[in-house]
Order: sequence, then C-alpha cells, then structure tokens
Amino acid sequence: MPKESILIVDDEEDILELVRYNLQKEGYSVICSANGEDALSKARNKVPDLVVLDLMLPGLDGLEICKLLKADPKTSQIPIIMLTAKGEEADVITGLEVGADDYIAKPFSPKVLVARVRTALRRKASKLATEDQAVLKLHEITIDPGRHEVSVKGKVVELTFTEFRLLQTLAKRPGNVFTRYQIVDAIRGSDYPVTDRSVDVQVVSLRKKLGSAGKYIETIRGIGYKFKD
Amino acid sequence: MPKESILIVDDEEDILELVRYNLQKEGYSVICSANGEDALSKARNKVPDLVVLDLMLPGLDGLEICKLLKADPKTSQIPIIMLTAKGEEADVITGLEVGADDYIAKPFSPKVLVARVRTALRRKASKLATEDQAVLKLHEITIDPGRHEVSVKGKVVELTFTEFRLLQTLAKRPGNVFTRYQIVDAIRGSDYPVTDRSVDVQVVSLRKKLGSAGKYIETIRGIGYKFKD
DNA sequence: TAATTCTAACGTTAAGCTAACATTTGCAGA
DNA sequence: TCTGCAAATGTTAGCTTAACGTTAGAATTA
Repeated sequence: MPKESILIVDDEEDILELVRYNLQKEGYSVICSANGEDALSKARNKVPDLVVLDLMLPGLDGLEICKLLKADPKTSQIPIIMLTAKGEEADVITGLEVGADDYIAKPFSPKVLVARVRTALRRKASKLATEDQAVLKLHEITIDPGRHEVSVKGKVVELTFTEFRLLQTLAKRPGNVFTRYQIVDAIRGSDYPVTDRSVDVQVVSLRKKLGSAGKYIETIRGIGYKFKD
Repeated sequence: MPKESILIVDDEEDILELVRYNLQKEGYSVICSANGEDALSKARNKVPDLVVLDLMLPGLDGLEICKLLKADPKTSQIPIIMLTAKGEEADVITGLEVGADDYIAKPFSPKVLVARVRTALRRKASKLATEDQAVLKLHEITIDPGRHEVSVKGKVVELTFTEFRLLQTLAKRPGNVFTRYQIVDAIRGSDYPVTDRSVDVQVVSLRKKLGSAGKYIETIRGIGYKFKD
C-alpha cells in the first residue's frame, strides 16, 4: 500500500526539491506545486493527507491558501505545516489562527521536517480514530466502537465488521443521506471495487439483525440511505 | 441513458482491448486510440468525459499528451488516469505534476480500474455540484440537499427524486424562467429522451405536495416555469 | 474450513412517462 | 366589450421502467 500523500507548495526551487527528496525517501507519495492557484486545484482534485506550505508565495500567499483549505469541508481536515522565513513570527501567529497545524522556521533540518510531518499525520489519524471511538446512542440503539458492540434496547446484537461500520457511518450523521458509493468509501476506503448493489445486501442483513430498530435505516429512493433522526 | 464517454489510449492491443471491454461492460461509451497524435485529435474533436492514458507510447508519449490536454482550456477539465508499467515510479510523480489525476500500475485488476474511473468521474461531477449542496430558504420553503429533505413552514414534505431536483433547479435562481427542456437537462442531463409535457406532470404533483406554497411555482405561458421571488 | 462478503438473478414496488381529455388563456374579429 | 377559437397548460389514469428487496450460491478471507 502506498503511504500517505503530501502536497508541497513552495516557489523556491531548492526548497521544493529538498522537501520533496526527504519526504519521498521516507516513502510518502509527494505532489509538488510552485504557486497558490495550482496548489489549490491540486488539493481539491486529489485530496492529500497533509500539506507543507510556504508562507511567502507570489500571487495567492500561504495564509490565503490555508484559509481557503480550512474553509472547504472537503479539505478542512488536512493538517497544514507552514514554512516560514526568519523574522516572520508575526505571520506565524496569524498562520496558527487561520488554522495551520504547525510551522517550521527556515532554515530547517530535514530530520526536523520529517519528524514534524510524522507527528502531524499521527495526530490526524488518532483524531479520526477517536471520532470513531465515541459511543453513539440514538433512539433505542447504542453503538460502542470500543467494544465493537451494538445493543438494541439494552440487548446486545451480533454484527459483522461491515454491518457495524455501515451502521456507524450512517448513525454518525443522522438525517444525512449517503449514496451507496459514499458508504463503500467510508467502510472500505475509496476505490474499493464493488458493485453498489452489495450495499443493499448489507442493509438487508443489518436491518434484519436490528429487528424492530431496523426501521431507522431509511431508503431514499434514487439516492441512497440515511439514519432516521 | 447513455453514460459518460471515455477515451482510451494505449499502443498495446491487449491492454486496449481489456480496458475497453471492462469499461463498456459498465455502460460507458468508449473510444480507442493507439497513438498520441490520433488521441489528441480525437479528444479535441469529441471531448470525452475521462481519458485513460498509457505512459509509454511511440511518438508523442503519455506525459506530453497529458501536458497538452491540460494546457488547452477546452480539455483541461477532463480527468486523466495514467497507466504505468512497473519501475516507472519517477514518471508517475512527473505525471501527477503534469496534471494527471490518478495512476494505475500495470498489471492491474479490471475491478480496480473500474473503481478508479468511477471515483474520478464522481470527483469531477461533485466539483461542479458543490453549489447544489447549499441549503436554500425561500419564503416558507426550506430545501436541504444534504438531507434530501424539503420543509414548508417547518413541516417536512416527502418529495420524490425528480420533484426534489425540479424544485431545487427553479429555486436556485428565483425569478429566472426555465424552459421545459432546460429543466429536463438540469435534472436528467442533456439529451434525456422525454416529452416536454412530462415536466408539466411533475410540476402538478410538486405543487400539490407543497400545498399552499405551491403558488411559488409560476407558469410563464409560452415559455416555461419559474420560482416566484 | 467456516464465516463473511460479494455477485447475480429474480420478484416487487414505486416513480416517471405518455397520452387522452379537461381547462384556461390570449387574441381576433364581430 | 363580447364571443369563439386555437394553443397552451392542467389533470388524470394506465403502462413502462428503473430502483430496491431478497435470496442463493460463488468467491474471498482469516
């Protein structure tokens, strides 16, 4: 499996190359960009796992990009590490306010860079993981990810891995409609090669196992499924 | 309904055939090309919705084609998936820089190919459709695309897929008159084979379901319909 | 091997289309 | 201003089709 993808944005050729070299050596899949507009379109096109962003850029500058990425729900969860030249401390503060997750002052050692990238990614991973750790209680259904257990009216129901994740995905945002492929993405990761009808089959067996509480899994004809709220 | 069109470019007969077969099976309309010059002219002649492009080609190679397609505003929005042989990782990176949207390493499974194509097309579609995600509030009507739900004076109204899209289309630009065929295009995509009178029928049932708020769907005699502003 | 998950086929249901008929509107001509 | 007509829209019912439900068996995974 390829490791995480990282987008690097810097107008200075040398720095771009330095960062690229060191991160690639660590096994990350790297995408480079030399200006703001290009970086934004690349980030939106194929959402990276992390962005290394120079503060000073011609045209659209680092702060602006950061603000825009954090404003878009699609990209707002991406950790951003800012590269700042000496004497830009004031901007650093603004940067953190705008939502950057970390910053590195130039000149920096490659080791520090790699270490910071690693922690940022780990932080993101654990944040996503804890989100999924929360116990959800809706109607008479309780979902306990820590125990990987679901109960209906206090009675434990045995679910398979996929059924569990399916229920969790829908229940995490009650009322929100998910397409079949959004559900597959959430459970198996994007590009998982299945027919959309396989989701239907999972829904059937989930509903059956939930018994009377199965009615909370609603079909939205022509779109997908949602959890009733 | 005709699905999206895909242009495949590969000089190896077998691979071309493999890709063509699998994408056609999924219902895509496929165009093939065995060399760069031909591919370029075909892409410009009838702009495809997606391009599957081999990296290694005699004459004009994959990277060049990719660069040229991305440079032309007419074709720059087309997602490009690169096929790469083993040991071409360095090129992959260049490929992504040049603007390719994704790459698949040979040998690849047909299922993965289909899945990648699907996500690439979906990504493109959702890029265009972000504005359709916004919650609209007009008079006493609220349209929530995320929940696929419409309420009138706070009370939820059950709409079918088509009724929902119809309302959304009109409400997105209040006061603007749409012809029947513009409405069909917005809901079903262009060239959807229906009589224009079917729009009338949908309008009737939409008005009925909206109850008193049905009056906001206005008929413009001789032209079409609009949402009252 | 057993459990899980996917695919494929078929049954079932609801949505959407067409077509027929009813109604309304705008306009020409008295 | 009124009347009659034609064209456009409103309304309804029946049919077709596409989407979903369901099941069994194949494929996959552990």
